[in-house]
Amino acid sequence: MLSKTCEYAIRAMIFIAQKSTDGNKIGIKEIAAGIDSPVHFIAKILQDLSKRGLVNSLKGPNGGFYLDAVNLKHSLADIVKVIDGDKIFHGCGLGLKQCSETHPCPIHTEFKKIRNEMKHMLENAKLGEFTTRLDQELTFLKRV
Amino acid sequence: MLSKTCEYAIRAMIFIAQKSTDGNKIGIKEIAAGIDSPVHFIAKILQDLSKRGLVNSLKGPNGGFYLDAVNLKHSLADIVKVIDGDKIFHGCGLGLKQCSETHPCPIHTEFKKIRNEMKHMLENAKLGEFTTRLDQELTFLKRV
DNA sequence: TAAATAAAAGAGTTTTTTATCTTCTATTTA
DNA sequence: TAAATAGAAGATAAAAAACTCTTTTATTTA
Repeated sequence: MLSKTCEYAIRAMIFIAQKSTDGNKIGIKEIAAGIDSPVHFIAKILQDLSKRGLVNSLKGPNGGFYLDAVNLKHSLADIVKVIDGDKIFHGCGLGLKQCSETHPCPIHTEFKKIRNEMKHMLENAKLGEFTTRLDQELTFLKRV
Repeated sequence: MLSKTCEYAIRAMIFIAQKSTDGNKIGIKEIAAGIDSPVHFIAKILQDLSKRGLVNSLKGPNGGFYLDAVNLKHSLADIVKVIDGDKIFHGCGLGLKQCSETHPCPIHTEFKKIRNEMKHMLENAKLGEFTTRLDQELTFLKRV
């Protein structure tokens, strides 16, 4: 569905959203521990997201990653687009390069419906929205 | 979403369903050409499906692959399960190994809904159903 | 301003997926 | 029954994805 890279990315971003309230920054090691991911790998991923401006960071002592007001409003779809591209939103369910209303694969219509629901779900899920339920431990970003 | 292997598998099986009417068998080369896939790769895939009994085959001159009445009633979900396993039907959207009602990831409920629709869609799509529309060239299994 | 801290960058490795090639075995039909 | 046909099997290779390691650069604070 989503690549593993993208799963890590979303979990990391939600984690940063949760932990970087009121000016706090969060280090890469804490992020890796908090979402159960390889340190160096999630570092790479956040570098990409940082280059694209989706996450803020500051070097030096007490530095780390955080999300400003603008970035807190970004959706999960924004992250998916940066990491996995938009194949999941527009690609054919049977992998045809050419698949459209006028040249549809056998499951075009049914698949499109599901793809669109996925799209809307991810577009409506904003990073800032998950914090409360995580704090209450009603939802989780890793095993234990 | 689905692996490339699985996309090829589904396209091949629908193609075989279409071409193997009234006792006809269809050779591996024709299948590869008909769905635009690497010959040796689709051969491998069909061998797997054949071992699992999802597709019938006959060696020798005029041999090839075909689907008997039972196999024509199989769903796309049956193929997906054999090739990709059931991760797409039950896996967590954010890749958590442990994700359930009692220990949900932040998008558990929303994702589950979409996953289930996908499941039902694939379960309800039977191989025998696609033939007519393909014959009429209302749907396609490859580019041109 | 030097030392410490933390991210950025880039090269390299491993694993998985996708694809290819060659040989073998079964079946049919002339 | 020999030749032709066609799938089965297994080894190999290429490409992509996932993951690791090392060095560099920026920033802070004591």
